[in-house]
Amino acid sequence: MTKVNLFEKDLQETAAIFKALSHPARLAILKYLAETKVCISGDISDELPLSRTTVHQHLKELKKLKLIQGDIQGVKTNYCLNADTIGKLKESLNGFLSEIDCCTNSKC
Amino acid sequence: MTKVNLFEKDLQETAAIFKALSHPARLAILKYLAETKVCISGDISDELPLSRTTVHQHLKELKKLKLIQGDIQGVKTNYCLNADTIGKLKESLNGFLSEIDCCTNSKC
DNA sequence: AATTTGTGTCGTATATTTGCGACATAAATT
DNA sequence: AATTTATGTCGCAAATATACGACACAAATT
Repeated sequence: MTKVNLFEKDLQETAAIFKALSHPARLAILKYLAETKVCISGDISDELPLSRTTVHQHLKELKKLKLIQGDIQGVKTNYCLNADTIGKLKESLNGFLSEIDCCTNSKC
Repeated sequence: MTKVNLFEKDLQETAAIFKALSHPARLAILKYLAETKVCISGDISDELPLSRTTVHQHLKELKKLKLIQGDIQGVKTNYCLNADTIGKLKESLNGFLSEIDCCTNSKC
């Protein structure tokens, strides 16, 4: 049913990045990880007003896009940002944003 | 059911912007409008692999966030980017992106 | 060896998004 | 005046996203 795949690959990828960032919980996770550098899964769900299960789901989505990565250490799992992907993300977004640079004012 | 409102206003707003940009159709619309400066509604749906109704819905969503604006001209409606809002959007996004600037490499 | 701790997985409920056809309507054209 | 054009609105179906409790399980602790 979804017709997302009928659009240019370029746009699909950019949209997918935007989508990953379209929920405040996921933004909060990224921000928190940027601060703490590394932390275990439980610390994140303590930080957010959501159940552990829901936070886990959001983590999974961020991991799917490789924006973060998890390192299983015994019973705990350390999460951290993936600097590489975050870098690429910024490039993509800046690329798109410059494409819609409406240098002039509104025309209608 | 949604718990979006339990997060900082700041994050909510940024997430809302990302959400508006999370579908390739909406990105395509913005890109197209950036090129043509102004065009009528029908031109946009001709351009996209979606029905007129669906395109109209996406236009409505972009209009809700004031990223675009429509000017009814008789039987036609001219759409164009809202330079003001697009400018603010870039500020917000760059603001957030700088917050997750992981200067160093992955830590786990 | 039994219990606790920290995560992960599954199933489920509800809400939202995506997509469309059918209909409505007002302006332009014939 | 009748028809065509361009857009908007409504209601519906299917897919996805959001949120959680219950359960599973391995490692650490007691």
